[in-house]
Amino acid sequence: MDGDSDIDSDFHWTDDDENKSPTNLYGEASEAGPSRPSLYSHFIAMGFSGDMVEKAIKENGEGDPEAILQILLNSSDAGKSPLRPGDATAERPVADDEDSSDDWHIDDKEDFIDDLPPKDRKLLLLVDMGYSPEDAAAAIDRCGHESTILELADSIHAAQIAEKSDEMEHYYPKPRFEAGEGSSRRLTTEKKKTNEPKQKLKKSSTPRTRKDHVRKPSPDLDDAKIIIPKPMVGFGLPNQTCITQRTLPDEAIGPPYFYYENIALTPKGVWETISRILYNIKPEFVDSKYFCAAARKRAYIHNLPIEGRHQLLPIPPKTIQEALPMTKQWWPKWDQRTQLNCLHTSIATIKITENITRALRDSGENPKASVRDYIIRECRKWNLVWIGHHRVAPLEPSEFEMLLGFPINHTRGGGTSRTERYKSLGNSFQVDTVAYHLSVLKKMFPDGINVLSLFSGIGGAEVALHNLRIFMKTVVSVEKSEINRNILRNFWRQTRQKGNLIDLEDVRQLDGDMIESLMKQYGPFDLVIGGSPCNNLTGSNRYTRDGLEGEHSSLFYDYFRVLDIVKSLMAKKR
DNA sequence: TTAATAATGATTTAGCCC
DNA sequence: GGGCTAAATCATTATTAA
Repeated sequence: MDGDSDIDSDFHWTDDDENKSPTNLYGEASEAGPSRPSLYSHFIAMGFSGDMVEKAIKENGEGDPEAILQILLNSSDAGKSPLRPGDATAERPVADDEDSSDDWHIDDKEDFIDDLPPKDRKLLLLVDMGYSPEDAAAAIDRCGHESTILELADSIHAAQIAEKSDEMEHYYPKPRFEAGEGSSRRLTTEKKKTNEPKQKLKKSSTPRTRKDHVRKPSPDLDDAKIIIPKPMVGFGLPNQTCITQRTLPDEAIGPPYFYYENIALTPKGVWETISRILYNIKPEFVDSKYFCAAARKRAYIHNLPIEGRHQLLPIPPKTIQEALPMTKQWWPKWDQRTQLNCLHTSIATIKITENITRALRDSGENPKASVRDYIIRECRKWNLVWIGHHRVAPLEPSEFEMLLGFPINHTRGGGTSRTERYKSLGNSFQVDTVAYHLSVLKKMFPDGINVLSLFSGIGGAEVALHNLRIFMKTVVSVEKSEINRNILRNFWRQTRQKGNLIDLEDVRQLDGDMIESLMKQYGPFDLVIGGSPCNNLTGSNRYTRDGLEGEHSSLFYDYFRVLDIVKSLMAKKR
């Protein structure tokens, strides 16, 4: 579409995913950190030793995961390894402290991990990311306990590479996951993706339902459980601040400032893991219903100051009737909603709204309680609004834009379909909410900021900064969807931005060398901002709610990886 | 080929009663 | 604390229409 930018051409990456060669998997993308699920890390995550997995893959090739699993299970010491917390078959071992290779240990320590000295915490974090305790300890000894996680991980790689010249060793193990996130499911997913015919889900043989995998709550996690505050107002709302000061862990303090977002209502334990990895900062839980007329329950982990925040003007309406005044005349008294629920990526079908119209027509002017309950449930579920006599309808894309704080028609044009607009908008920030948090940057950076924007989507962060009148000197934006990249670039043009917009496609290609090169060219990053994919976390997902290790949501680890690289490079500069 | 449509539950928490 | 109900939830897939 645009193909206009000289800058872009310097950063053109080949796609994609499914057809990546082993060289790409284990070579290019490996140097700087976790890249993507591999067979190797998959079986490591299941608890098998690296040597066993390597041997099994060598024997069998990579084509048949099931055969590899069989070899692993049949091998002599298979019985003890693949037990992980949360596996349906796993029994919790009792007092088995001396077996340091056992996954249970991390969970045992979670309740006092905060109190550990940095060295021990780093050790645990590395083990939590999938490295063996021996490798992690050796790396800390080599590099010193002041080193960043990235440097330690690199050191482990170097040692591994030195030890074995095999290319397979160049991988960066996918981080391991917390209790309850069983790995047997991942095989099911992969198999479905690669081999299964499409109609598989319809068949009764192996339909993929949540019953395939039952999560077992971990008592250890409960100890360290993050409680979502009620009301969900974060550190405070405009004009009613609750907290103005907080103490951040030393290693969390910038530069750069960073801001990470994801849904608040995840499967159990997810925010505990995210928080632990993002330098033990406690999430700020905020429902955007306090900023606009639609709910949006999100958590934000950031190291920004929280004093002196201000909100964007004009202040958006907070009720449906104010935001969508045309609906008022049709709104029945018995529908007592004043705010909308969360805006999703898809909307109600015509059939749903027509069923409501029919039910109302059949029951006269005063529908009985059962009919009203049915209609209210559907309206809440699908965010329907009243657009006529006995008529409800889903919101229009432009109404999504308005409620989320974007300029009207932000996602319109450029060949973007209505369906795509809903998807992109449903996945986005609520601009006013994010802007409120970012507003503290305005006084700190009067000359503007350099932004590294990961998972940019339609540019919620950029719109927020623009509306705050914070000049964006350079934005390096990483976004997989071409549609979204075009939307952001159109915004950049429409608003006549003077700064540079560099858009990249794949966060996994953003390695240390590239980040260093970008920083050399444009200067250090002042803000690393992004919300990684939530689709494996959200309750709306009936098929692949796989948790933080899901195909898309595991990109959180790439957010951390990139952030840690930036932190490390900037620390060196100082 | 692309876009719109229809069909597809589980997880988690809160509140209530006992 | 256990059992029940209600409510909310940045989705995915197959099919059909354009």
